[in-house]
Amino acid sequence: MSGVRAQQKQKTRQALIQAAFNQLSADHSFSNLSLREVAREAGIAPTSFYRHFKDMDELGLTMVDEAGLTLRQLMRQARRRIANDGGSVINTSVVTFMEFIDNSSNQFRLLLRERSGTSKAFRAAVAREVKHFILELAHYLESETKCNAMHAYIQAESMVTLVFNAGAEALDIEGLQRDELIERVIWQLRYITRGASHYVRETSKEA
Amino acid sequence: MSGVRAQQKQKTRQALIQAAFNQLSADHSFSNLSLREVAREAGIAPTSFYRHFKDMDELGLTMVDEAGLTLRQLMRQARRRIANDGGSVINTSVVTFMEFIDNSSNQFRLLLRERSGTSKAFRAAVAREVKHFILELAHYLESETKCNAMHAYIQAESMVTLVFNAGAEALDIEGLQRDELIERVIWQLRYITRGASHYVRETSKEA
DNA sequence: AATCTCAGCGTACAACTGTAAGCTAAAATA
DNA sequence: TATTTTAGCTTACAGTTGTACGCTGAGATT
Repeated sequence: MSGVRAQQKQKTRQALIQAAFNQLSADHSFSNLSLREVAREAGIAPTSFYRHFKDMDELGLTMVDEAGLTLRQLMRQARRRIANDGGSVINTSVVTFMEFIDNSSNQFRLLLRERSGTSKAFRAAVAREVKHFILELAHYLESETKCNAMHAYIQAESMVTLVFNAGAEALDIEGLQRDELIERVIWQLRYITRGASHYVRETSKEA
Repeated sequence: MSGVRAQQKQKTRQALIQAAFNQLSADHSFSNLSLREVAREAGIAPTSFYRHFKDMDELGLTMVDEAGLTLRQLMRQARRRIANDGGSVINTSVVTFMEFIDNSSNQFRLLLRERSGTSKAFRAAVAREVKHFILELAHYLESETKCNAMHAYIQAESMVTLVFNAGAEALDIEGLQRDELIERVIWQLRYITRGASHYVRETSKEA
C-alpha cells in the first residue's frame, strides 16, 4: 500500500507541471507550449503525457489552480505582515503583490494571460481564482472598516483590478519607472478607499 | 499617375487586414492566426502575403494601430454626447465603451490580449494606444474639474483601467449579469472621482 | 508463484506551418 | 513603342505538431 508506483507517477506529474511553468516566459505563453516540448523537458516520451493528462488544457487548468493557491497564500502572508509589522494596509499589500510578481512571475503570467485567453474554461478558472481573491479582501474590508457588504465588494473588486493591472505593467519595467508605477497605484488605492468611505457615510446618513 | 496598380494593392492590403480581424473571436486570438489562412480568406496565395507585410507581426501591429484609432474616435463621440445630451460623464462614458465592445469586439479583443501577449512590440504598441487614451481623458478632467496634472493623470489611469477591465469581463456575459457589472463599474468610477477630489482639496489646503 | 495493471516507450502518419525560388502578365515608365 | 517594375501565382521543401497503435517490464494483487 506504500505505493512505489503511485509515488513515481505523482513525481513525473509534478515534473510535467514544473516543466510547463518553466517554459512560460515574457515571450512564451501557455498556448505556445507544445505537448512534445513539455514532455521532453519532463523527461518522458510525448505519448506518455496522456498517462497524466487528457490533453494540454487539463494540464493548464491544473496550473491555474496552483497559481491561484499561491496567490491566496500570498494574501494571508500580507495580512500577517500588516498585523505584525503594523504597516499600512495599502503599502504592505502592494509590496507583497509585487513580490509575487517577481518571485512567481510565471504563475502570474499564466493568470494574467489566460484571463483573456482563447479558452472559455481557462477564463472561467482564472475568474474563479480572482473572485476568491476579491471575496477574501472584501471580507477583510467589511470587518476592518464599517462599510456594508455591497460597498466592501465593489471596493475590493476595484482594488484587485488596479493592483492586478499594475502588476501586469510592472512585468515590463524596472527601477525608477517601477517605483513611479507603485506610487501611482498606491494613489489609486487611496482614491478608492476615500471614495468608498464617502459613499458609505452617505448611505448611513440616509438610513 | 492615377495609380490603378497602387489602388489595387491598397485594396488587397485592406482585405488582408479585414480577413485577420474577421478571424479573431472569443476562441481565436491573433497568435492563433496563420499566414496561410489569412491569405486564403483575403483571396490571395500564401506567398503573396509578403508583398504587403514582412510577416504576421507587421500585420498585427497595423491592426493594433487601427484598433487604437477606433478607440480614440469612440472617445470623441462620448465627449460629444456629454456636451449635447447633457448626460452624466461617467454613465455616458461607460455606455459608449460598452458599445465599442459590442460593435468592434474583435478590435477590443486584439488590444486586450496583446496588451499582455508574448510580443514585446505588441505590448508596447497597445500600451502606447492606452496611454493616448489616458492622456486625453486626463486633459479633459484637468479642464473640467480643478485638479492638478498629477492627480488628473492618476485619476484618468484608474478610470481607464477599471473600464477596460469591465469591458473584458463584459465579453463573456449578457443580460442581467452585464447590467450588474455596469452598475459596479459605475460605482468604482464614482469612488475614484470622489477620492481624487478629496486629495485635490487636501493638496490645495497645504498650498 | 501466477496473474494483472499500467507508466513509459518507439514507430508511424497525416495535417499544417512558414517561406524559398522562379514565372507571368499587366501596369508604369521612358 | 520598348523596357522595367511588381502583385500575384505555382511548386516545393523541411520542420513541427498531436496522437493512434502496440509493446514491454516492473510493481501490485491474489
